[in-house]
Amino acid sequence: MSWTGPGDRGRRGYHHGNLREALIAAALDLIGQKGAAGFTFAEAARAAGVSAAAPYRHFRDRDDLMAGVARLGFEKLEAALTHAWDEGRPDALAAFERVGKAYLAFAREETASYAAMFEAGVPLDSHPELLQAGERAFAVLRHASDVLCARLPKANRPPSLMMALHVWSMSHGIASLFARGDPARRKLPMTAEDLLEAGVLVYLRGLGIGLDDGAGRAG
Amino acid sequence: MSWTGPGDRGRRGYHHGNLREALIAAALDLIGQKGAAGFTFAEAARAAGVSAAAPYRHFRDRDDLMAGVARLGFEKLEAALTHAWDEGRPDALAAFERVGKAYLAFAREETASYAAMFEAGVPLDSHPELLQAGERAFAVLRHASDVLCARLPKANRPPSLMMALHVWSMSHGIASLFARGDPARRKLPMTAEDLLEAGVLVYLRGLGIGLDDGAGRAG
DNA sequence: TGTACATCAGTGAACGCGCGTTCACTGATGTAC
DNA sequence: TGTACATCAGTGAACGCGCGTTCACTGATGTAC
Repeated sequence: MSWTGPGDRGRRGYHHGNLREALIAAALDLIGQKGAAGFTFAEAARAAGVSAAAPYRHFRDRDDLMAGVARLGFEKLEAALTHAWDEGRPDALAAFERVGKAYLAFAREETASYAAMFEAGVPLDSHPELLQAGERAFAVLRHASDVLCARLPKANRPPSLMMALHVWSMSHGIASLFARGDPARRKLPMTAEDLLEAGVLVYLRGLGIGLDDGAGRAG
Repeated sequence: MSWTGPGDRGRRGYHHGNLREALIAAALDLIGQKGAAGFTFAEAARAAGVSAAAPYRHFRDRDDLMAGVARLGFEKLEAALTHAWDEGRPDALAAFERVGKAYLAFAREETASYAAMFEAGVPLDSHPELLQAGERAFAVLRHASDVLCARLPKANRPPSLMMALHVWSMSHGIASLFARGDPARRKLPMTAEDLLEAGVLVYLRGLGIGLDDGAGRAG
């Protein structure tokens, strides 16, 4: 990895080359070590091997850098969920469960990104591009819900937006409370993944989407 | 309210009287204004009308004060949930839904407490009394789940701990994503309360607990 | 009831530190001709 | 191909500021006798 250092073509001396990316990577690293509260603009600059004034060429202030970190996080999350969904293969239900697990895996492995995205308190109204990145990630889940719902008879088909919101909420709740890497989390008598899988299955059964009704396995 | 000022018997000059509580209240106030990251030990002291050295008589450091704030928050949450449950009156299902709404109301109204409890990153292993306070609050939900489960026939009775964890996770997820007062939250096409109520009803139906099976309304 | 004393909970001055931010500057890069 | 120049992305010194923390201290309180 050369993110925090010079680019592939080597440090070019005076000009860093890709300082913006390096600062984001440095911030991510610091957040991972000390939490979202415990990183400073100056420290990120130092970690990127650059003077304290340099970041101002790329970010308005600390919040702006945090927003950059969060945005990248949403993009990574979107990619992870898309990959997990895998166009609904081999069947919609299995793929749906995989999406949930990918969410937990992201929270566990990309702790720093996750903190920047959900706990750093970046105001969404002053960073609209961040909101949009979040919505693109949500859209993956939304689409998966659509596919699952579409297989139910029209009469008792639930609104797929609601379903997506419920599943996102449960996933996010479990991730926040139990699946984080840091010591502020609670212990569970089971894995977070099992808890989520069971919860989603119960929820889907409540909607009328079960293992045996042909809706899931028909794909 | 005289929390941030002198006690009921008036400021006694040299001795504050209840500085510990005043510092917690001041911290709560500052967190409410600037978020969990944006308050300092010194500022809390100033807000409590006391020198910067005084807090050290009551708290080891900033984290210790934050833990005090969070602990008080869990105690308030426990009280709110207990009040909402109201011993399962008039029936368990209605009371259960009320508990969920009380959780959201708490997140919305006690934004500062909520942030200290869940987003400040206080390490639970160095503050066991905080963990315990959290567990006492959870126990209310746990008990409510017990009561609901007990009304199902033994054969298909779900584990009430699992049920409580699922409902807590969904409540917390919705609260974190949508029901907070600050501008970092997303907009919803419905109220957070409606979203949670619908989600819990679907979930309970998935467990076999419905409006019409006599389990809820039998109380 | 009065006095002496231990303890407690504050003061306020002092310190070093690192942060955020500005500023004139300068080295590197790209391009027009 | 060479030169002049505009632009870009850095430097590094400087500044004021507020924070965390320590220290000897002192005013208030409670209590033993």
